[in-house]
Amino acid sequence: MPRPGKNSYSDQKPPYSYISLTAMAIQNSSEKMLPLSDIYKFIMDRFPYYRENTQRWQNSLRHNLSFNDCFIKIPRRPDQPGKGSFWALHPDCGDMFENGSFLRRRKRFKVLRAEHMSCKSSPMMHYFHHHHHHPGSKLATASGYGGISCAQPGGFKHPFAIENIIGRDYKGVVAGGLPLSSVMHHLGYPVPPQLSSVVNSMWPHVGMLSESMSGVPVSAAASEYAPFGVSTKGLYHNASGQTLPAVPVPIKPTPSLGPVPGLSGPAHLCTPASAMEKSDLLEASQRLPLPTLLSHQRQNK
DNA sequence: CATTGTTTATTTAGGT
DNA sequence: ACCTAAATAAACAATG
Repeated sequence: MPRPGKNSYSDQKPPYSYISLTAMAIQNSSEKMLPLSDIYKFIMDRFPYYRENTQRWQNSLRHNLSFNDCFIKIPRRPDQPGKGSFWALHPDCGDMFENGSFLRRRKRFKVLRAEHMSCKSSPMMHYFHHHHHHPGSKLATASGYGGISCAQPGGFKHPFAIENIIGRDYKGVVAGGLPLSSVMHHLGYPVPPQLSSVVNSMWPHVGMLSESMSGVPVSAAASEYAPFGVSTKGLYHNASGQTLPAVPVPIKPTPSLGPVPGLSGPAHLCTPASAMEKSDLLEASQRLPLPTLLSHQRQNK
């Protein structure tokens, strides 16, 4: 082993995209949501690589948060001091690591604007409809990943839960040559022996856990979760007495047939998500597929 | 005023 | 090689 003195494996860029890292951070939190600063902290705490050039990667991270529909903003409760909102994972973002790569998803998660989508039985969907509808809010309506959208109550799974990551195709996990299990391990998740070995050898630093996470023990969070894993203790009331969500959706409704059906299948009806991402579609409903302004350059290298 | 969010534009790189 | 997701840069608006 190289002397972990300074430069060694520890400052190599982790094989995770900002999306992965952010999702990890969020998923790791007890409430399944975190303020920006805590996401930063999470990442910096376990990946030395990100203790430098903060200006640069944090900008990118921020960009990712607002650009990707898989992240949703949850307003801060009046009694919770601090700046921005909390960030959580969109309930329907599904298993974004589906292909086993944490560097690149096969398809971007986009919320589609369909005021009258057919699915509304989901507990959270119901909750969404009930409460805010802010145009601009990514979770205003239905959504889908890779073209699929609606899910039926029945099988729920954590988008970034270990089961979804280590629990299936072994190949996937190793795909990026990653330390995932290491991360998971230190996040308090069980790690299959097979994986832990791969990991320990190269990412020992992922070790220090919690304590940085505002002192909240990673474990004791499951207590007040309802049947489907939805936290019930997140609701609050605002000044007008209206109930507002303060809680993210830790779980993801999965079509009974398994995770994200059709994801690996043929083309879907979903528009090829060209360059447009965010959801402004909310206003102008779904009209023409906006002029795709893709780069024309094919630079050199 | 520094942090947090949004948005546009361009470049890089993953995966097939 | 191609397609497109992800990274990077940069210009602001909002907000405490």
